[in-house]
Amino acid sequence: MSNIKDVAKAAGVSTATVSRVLAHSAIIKPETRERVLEAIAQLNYRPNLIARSLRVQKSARIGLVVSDIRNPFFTAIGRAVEDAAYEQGYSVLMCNTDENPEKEELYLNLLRDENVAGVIFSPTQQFNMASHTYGGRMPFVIIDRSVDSHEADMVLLDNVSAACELTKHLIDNGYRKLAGLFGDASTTGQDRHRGFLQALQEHHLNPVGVHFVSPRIKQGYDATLALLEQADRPDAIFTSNSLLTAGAFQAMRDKKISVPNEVALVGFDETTWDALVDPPITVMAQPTEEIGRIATELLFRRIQEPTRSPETVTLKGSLIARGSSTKRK
Amino acid sequence: MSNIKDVAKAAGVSTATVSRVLAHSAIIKPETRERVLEAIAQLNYRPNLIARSLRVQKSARIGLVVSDIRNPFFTAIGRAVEDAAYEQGYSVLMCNTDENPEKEELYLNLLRDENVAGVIFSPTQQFNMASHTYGGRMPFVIIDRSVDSHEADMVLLDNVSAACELTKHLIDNGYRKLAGLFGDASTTGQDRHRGFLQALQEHHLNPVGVHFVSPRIKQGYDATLALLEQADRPDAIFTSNSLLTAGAFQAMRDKKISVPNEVALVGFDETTWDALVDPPITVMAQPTEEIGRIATELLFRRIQEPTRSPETVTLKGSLIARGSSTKRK
DNA sequence: TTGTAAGCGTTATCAT
DNA sequence: ATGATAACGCTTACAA
Repeated sequence: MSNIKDVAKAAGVSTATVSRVLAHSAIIKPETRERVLEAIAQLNYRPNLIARSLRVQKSARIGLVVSDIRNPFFTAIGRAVEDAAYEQGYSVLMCNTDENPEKEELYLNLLRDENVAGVIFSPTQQFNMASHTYGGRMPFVIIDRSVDSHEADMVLLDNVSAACELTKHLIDNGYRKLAGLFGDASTTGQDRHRGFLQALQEHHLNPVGVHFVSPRIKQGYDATLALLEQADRPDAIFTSNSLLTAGAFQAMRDKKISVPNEVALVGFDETTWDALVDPPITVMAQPTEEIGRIATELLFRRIQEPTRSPETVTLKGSLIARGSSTKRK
Repeated sequence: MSNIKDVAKAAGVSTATVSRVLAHSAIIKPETRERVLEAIAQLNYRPNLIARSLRVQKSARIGLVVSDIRNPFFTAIGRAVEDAAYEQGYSVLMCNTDENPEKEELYLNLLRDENVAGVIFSPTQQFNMASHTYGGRMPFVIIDRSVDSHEADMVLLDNVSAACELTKHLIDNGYRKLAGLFGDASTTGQDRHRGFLQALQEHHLNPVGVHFVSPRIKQGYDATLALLEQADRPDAIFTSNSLLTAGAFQAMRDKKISVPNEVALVGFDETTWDALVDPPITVMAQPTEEIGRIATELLFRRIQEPTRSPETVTLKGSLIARGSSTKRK
């Protein structure tokens, strides 16, 4: 690989001039520029981004830190982030924390050490913004889960309202004995739990079962089995993310529970499968593309203007009512 | 942020000594090491990886280049790659090409400019290894799609056999009028088409319909609609990836076709939804975790030993027979 | 308009 | 066992 010196030599100019041609940073005599461009083409020269990063003390990389990219919600966001980053010439480092604070810490450190320009970050529950030094060094945009700090931009769903609306949808459809499955790994599960309770209270109802579990299919399955076997069996199950929904659906199918006649089911996040199963599942869809895009834009804005006061964008979910929550006549 | 000079000063040693302590590269007097370690802790020093990269001319980053991380197959592989990379202290740059050769080229260039240690890569059909200069500069491991070159390690599925086996499964279950939907964006679709035809030939059958389409749900849906409307309607549909399967399934449901009694359906790749729908879908599962892990290991091996002769690992799929391909009595 | 040279934060060579 | 220093490839004052 040729470097800037080779180009300079070939074009009979200094490296500074080559750099200027590349950066369009100064006025260059057209014929000089021509010679440089030729040399670049000749040598198939490409600037070394690492060297540039070191020199200018910043990079065109951002980090994406989520619990697990396999969660369809994060998959969609990841893709949206990558698209938005690509448009600005940035690349994306993918980091999965598995809700493990140590892994999270390790990655955050790594990203800092890699001099990333910023991070889009869905923190574990244990994460405490204040106790970390990253803030000063790396711009952050928090997604999906709120943190108590006002030091970072955030892009969130209005989880309480969304859960409340989804719960009311069940109540409006005649269900009264509601149970809920919530992820125990994030503030999101808690917020949705709050919305769930709020809707019940407004109708003077009590939940017949609430489980906080690890947000995985297996746990959704097991918790649902437990709900189905309890004395006061629910007539509707609320799940706070798509993995729990899948587990719950599977459990009902295995137990030959008729959905929605015996037990209704609703969940969060749109996925490939929720409209394909029978009955199709009622979900509170999150605008994942928008979340990813806005988060990335916010990050770029902060990178350019590090001192602007942090902003929280709260988005609304949209209820997609389908067969799993409407009693068949 | 403090740098190595600060540490050196604080510990009363030279930067060289600090570097040595960090690298365990030489014997250091225990008390000196102690002082250095203390200074490091005191100043919360972390080595700048960009500077290190520049100096040693390599990095602990690898690129992952796929068409779309939202394809569950690539999602799973991405996660496996990230895990394997993490274990070795490497980070992963995620790149989506959308089957677009220009985007692919741009990313490959970017990765090279970023001095990545290597790339795990699912190439577009247009990609030509020979015409690229990356080979010399960046170790490659090709996944999912074969290229004609013997210059790179590859991790592939035995697509022809897998497709053949899946097709035979249909034939064994009494289906005779088979149609196939294949992705037009990769060699994989072609290979699976070959396997499909091979199985048919062995039973002296002809396909009643073959479509090469863009590997997306919508295209699977539309192509299936076309198949269902044609004069000689198939009694079984073979799909070459999970997005096409989803589209086909949806089309049959919308057209109220009874699966598998009227038309059977089989596909590739395990997903969350294929076992949840009714009937559950028979699929040829790919060992995605293994593919990702092996690809990453192969890449590390090549990074360490760039001259070893390239290796192709061919894995077998596993047939998961379910209701969508077994006529109900 | 262009060149010279310092410096980004490391590591590695060569001394001592 | 440790220190001085050049070098990695680039950008950017400052000079010319």
